Amino acid sequence: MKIISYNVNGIRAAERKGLSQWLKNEQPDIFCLQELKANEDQIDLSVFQDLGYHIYLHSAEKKGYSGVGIFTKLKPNNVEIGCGMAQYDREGRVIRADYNDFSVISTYMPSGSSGDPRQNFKMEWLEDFRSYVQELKKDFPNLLICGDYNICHQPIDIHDPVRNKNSSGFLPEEREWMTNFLNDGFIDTFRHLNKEPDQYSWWSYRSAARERNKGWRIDYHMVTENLIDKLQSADILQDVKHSDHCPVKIELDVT
DNA sequence: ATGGCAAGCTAAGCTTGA
Repeated sequence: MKIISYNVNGIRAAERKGLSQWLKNEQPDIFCLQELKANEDQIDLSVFQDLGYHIYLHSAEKKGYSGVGIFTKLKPNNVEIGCGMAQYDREGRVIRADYNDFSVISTYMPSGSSGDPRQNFKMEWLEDFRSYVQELKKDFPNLLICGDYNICHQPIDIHDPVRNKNSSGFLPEEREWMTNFLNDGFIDTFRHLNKEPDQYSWWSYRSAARERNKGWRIDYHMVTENLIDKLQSADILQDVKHSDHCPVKIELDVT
């Protein structure tokens, strides 16, 4: 099963740059999206349905903001919209699809870059999300949680760890959260298979950052430890450019 | 320490993003 996660930074803008044409060539079984920046009625879903996908979305209340989705060729046994916590669900940040062998969550974790209120919100989210996942694991022990975590875990995951030591996304408390999250029983699939530096999934639009590969690795496929034997590959598709992020892909031997 | 670029709202400038 080929699974791709992609923060598209506005699905309509991404489509203007050829998103569905790329998807047609790439043919993932499951396509997890973040930052749709659109309600369902603003998106031309037919171009994706014509590629054979069942489409499930969780949009934010605020127009043009946030929103996540799962496009899936195999119809899930069940789909859960949101995480059941209203302060997060009104921002459209979590959607889950359950299959026979496993479940997939597409998530867009909050940014803290706009200042203290949102950084505090992000830290509350992180703790609440971790508790939520620990409970969820009791009923759904085989989990893939993919998406935009808005955190670089280690110095190898960011082009300038010294200059960014006080930047939201690379704060010590955020990095520690991710260590704790992994210690709860998850594996960072890309880093598990690839120890190379300079492997990023997001670049600023400013200062030609992408051309110079001055990026951050903030998009992840995290799987529960019991799925690691099923992991066949994990890749960052750095040449795909419909967004300031690029897609991240894994292959899992599950159904 | 600051600014730089883009998407989308809404109708010229604002908010958010990391």
